[in-house]
Amino acid sequence: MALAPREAPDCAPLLASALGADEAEQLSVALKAIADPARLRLLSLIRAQPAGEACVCHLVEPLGLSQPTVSYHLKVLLESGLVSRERRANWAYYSVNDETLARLRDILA
Amino acid sequence: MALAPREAPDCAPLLASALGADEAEQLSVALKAIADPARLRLLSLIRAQPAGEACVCHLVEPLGLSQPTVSYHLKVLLESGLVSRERRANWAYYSVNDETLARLRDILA
DNA sequence: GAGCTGCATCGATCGCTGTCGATCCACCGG
DNA sequence: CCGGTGGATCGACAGCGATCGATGCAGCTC
Repeated sequence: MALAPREAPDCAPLLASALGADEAEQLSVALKAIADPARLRLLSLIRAQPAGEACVCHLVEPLGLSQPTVSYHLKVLLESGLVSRERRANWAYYSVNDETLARLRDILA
Repeated sequence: MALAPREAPDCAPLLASALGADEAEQLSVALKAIADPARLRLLSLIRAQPAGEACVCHLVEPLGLSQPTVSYHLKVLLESGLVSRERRANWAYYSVNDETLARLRDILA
């Protein structure tokens, strides 16, 4: 679901060699996760918080989307490893996973 | 389209540096162009050619898709600036635009 | 010109995705 | 317990996007 756990990971860019159908499929899953305006704004909003984290109630209004829709997008980001969730009391705090974001960026090199 | 001077929301002044809606929209358009397995493989195939370019007839069979579908994906890549097209005789030669790819990568930083 | 070839476009279909209201669940404070 | 709140899930719906066969179109070859 997340990025391909390729063993023997070389620093050579993937696009330099011929891409297999299954590899391209996995790559596209990760890229589709951020290729959405709502999710891009979510990542930006969460990272703009002073503590680097935000609960859903802080994200609904700035995005201008309903709470179920925001939860849906956060679920997509969570399953692709782009954010992490930590439950505290009644709230769910989301934070950006910079490591996954960096891996996505390196793939395009 | 680099930094958006977004007016501060009334509810949460902490999100002043967040991504604007229109800005996120433009970003997602570029990202959606590569967030597709067929187009990722197209970029990989074209760049794997010794001359760095390929005509459509060389791409249809390796991709396993119909010729109209390949033309459709090439059009998407062309309109997003990821590839360039050069017509020679009966053929259309496509080459990868590395500049655009690098810009996309930098955006994720 | 006639015919062929490579590529783009058209029209239609079909599955996926984003969105919402309604609902459900977990937890907390009285 | 009991009502309230934050958040996830469900069911439904609209719109888009990928795909194909058929067709159109330009340019080459004879």
